[in-house]
Amino acid sequence: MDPVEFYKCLAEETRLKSLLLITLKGELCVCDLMDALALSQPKVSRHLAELRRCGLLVDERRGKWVYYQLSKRLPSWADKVLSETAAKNRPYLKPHLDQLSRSQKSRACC
Amino acid sequence: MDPVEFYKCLAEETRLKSLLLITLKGELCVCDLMDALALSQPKVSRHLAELRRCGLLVDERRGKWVYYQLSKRLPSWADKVLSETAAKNRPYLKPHLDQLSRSQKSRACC
DNA sequence: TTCATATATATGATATTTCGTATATATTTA
DNA sequence: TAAATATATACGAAATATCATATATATGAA
Repeated sequence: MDPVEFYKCLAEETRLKSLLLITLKGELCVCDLMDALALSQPKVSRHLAELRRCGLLVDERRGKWVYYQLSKRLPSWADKVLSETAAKNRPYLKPHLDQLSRSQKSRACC
Repeated sequence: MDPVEFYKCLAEETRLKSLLLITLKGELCVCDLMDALALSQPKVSRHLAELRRCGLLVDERRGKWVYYQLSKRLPSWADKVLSETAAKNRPYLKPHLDQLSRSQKSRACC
């Protein structure tokens, strides 16, 4: 994993927040992230696709939904960067985690 | 320190390598980085100025030279990200560290 | 099948970043 | 003070990233 390529992936709000929420939650589907971040479907999908292409995320279709997780092949330093950033920036993520809980609860699916 | 702004600073090769070399060495002047990275003076200077504006680096003039260090006001998570990345990517930095030693030795100044 | 839902991608417009070059500023030395 | 060295900045051009919108694909249900 080239360090510059890795950090380019984190250098955009939608991608960074998606990565951090997935780091904390283990896995999330596209609609989870649309709700949590209040963004359009193509926007979320486009950025997740880029993270997949770069090798940070892997996707897995289950029924109609596609779930994203951190790739198991991430180097340990990259993993640490993500966990440390997520752990130490809770206020930055809190509104999205709150919204995520709300919308996961009120949805039948996912 | 906004996480996205922080990662934008790391998302470019000149800036990332400069930050990592400074993390390992404590401080470096502009001409150190020009030599270590084999880049033009305005290019190095421009990127260092951006890192200063964003609060990642502080500068200190000593005679004709300007030395850059990591800011003491960096949040601890950001510090950890830089040290972990520098420590675990030695092959990425090695040619530049080698060149740095060579040019620091052969230079009278700095 | 046909419809509805979830997700992915293509496209062109816009915004942002990066760069080389020229030039300005600051410091030391002669 | 003038010249030399180290660094900073201004500026327009070129490259890159991001976006909204439209459309395509995949799945399950009716």
